[in-house]
Amino acid sequence: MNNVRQSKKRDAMLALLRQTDCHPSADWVYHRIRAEFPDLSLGTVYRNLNLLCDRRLIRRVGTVNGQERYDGVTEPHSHFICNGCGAIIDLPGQTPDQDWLDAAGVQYGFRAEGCEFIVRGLCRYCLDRQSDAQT
Amino acid sequence: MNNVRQSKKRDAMLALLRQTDCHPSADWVYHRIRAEFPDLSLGTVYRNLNLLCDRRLIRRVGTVNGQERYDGVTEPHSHFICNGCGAIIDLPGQTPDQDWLDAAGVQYGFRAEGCEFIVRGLCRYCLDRQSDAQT
DNA sequence: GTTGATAATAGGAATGATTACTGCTAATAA
DNA sequence: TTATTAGCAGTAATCATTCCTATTATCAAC
Repeated sequence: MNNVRQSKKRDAMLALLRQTDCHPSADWVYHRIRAEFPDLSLGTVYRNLNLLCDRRLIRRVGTVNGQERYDGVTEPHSHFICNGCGAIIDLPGQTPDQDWLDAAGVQYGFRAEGCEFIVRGLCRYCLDRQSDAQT
Repeated sequence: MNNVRQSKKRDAMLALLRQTDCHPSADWVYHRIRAEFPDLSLGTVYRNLNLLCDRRLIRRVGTVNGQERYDGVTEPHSHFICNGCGAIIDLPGQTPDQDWLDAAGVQYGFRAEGCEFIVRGLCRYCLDRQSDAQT
């Protein structure tokens, strides 16, 4: 017996998050999945996003303009977040391994469960738009 | 002429953020400053926190339980965030320098304005509380 | 010191993302 | 098949944050 049942909507959400590389918000997922399941409820999206996070099948990336963003790629990597348009871009590697986390935990008295490295700035699109506006 | 005038409440907010090491939320700042200025408005706290962030006198640390947290220490350092109680602890060093950010920006087509490294897990207090509950 | 321009503010309304609740439906074990 | 209960839609509630307006405080110029 497993206390989580199969759910077509949840499966579709996980598949969507694994396909895309745009690190969506709950609302983005809601509109996309609703194209396939017109009776989808926003509450279902939030509940399943939280459930998938609990089961480590997706990750929270951080809040951008007040909205949490999610990532279907669970392999360790970092992110760039654009302060202009909110776009999130994957950056490979660069996160410390568990040994480093364990050592830091011993030193400072905590148990690390994970870490994230985030660069912020302006993406190429927003840089172009900025220089256009100045002319 | 400067388009920012002196404000006793804003000065008190900045002094408070520089004194404390607890990385407060807007609400925490509101209650603390209101002890000194009983007519303080929560909107004023939010406006001044945003203004101080714009002027790089304080930093946003990230959202914990839906609340943004702020840091009056602007020297580069990292943070540990407790998933149990929301406590934030400073970790020295460990952020890449501007050269690294510039190189990554050239490679991926963005202009980096800053970066942050965040470790998440359980702090010593929450670890103790957890083991107490199991006995 | 007075005055004029305008930044700063209080107080409260509005916004918007997220969560909680309720009755119903459907997946699954027995 | 049938009982159990996870999953769900729809909606109300929550709550951090922002917006709005009339008023007050700051400060440069006189």
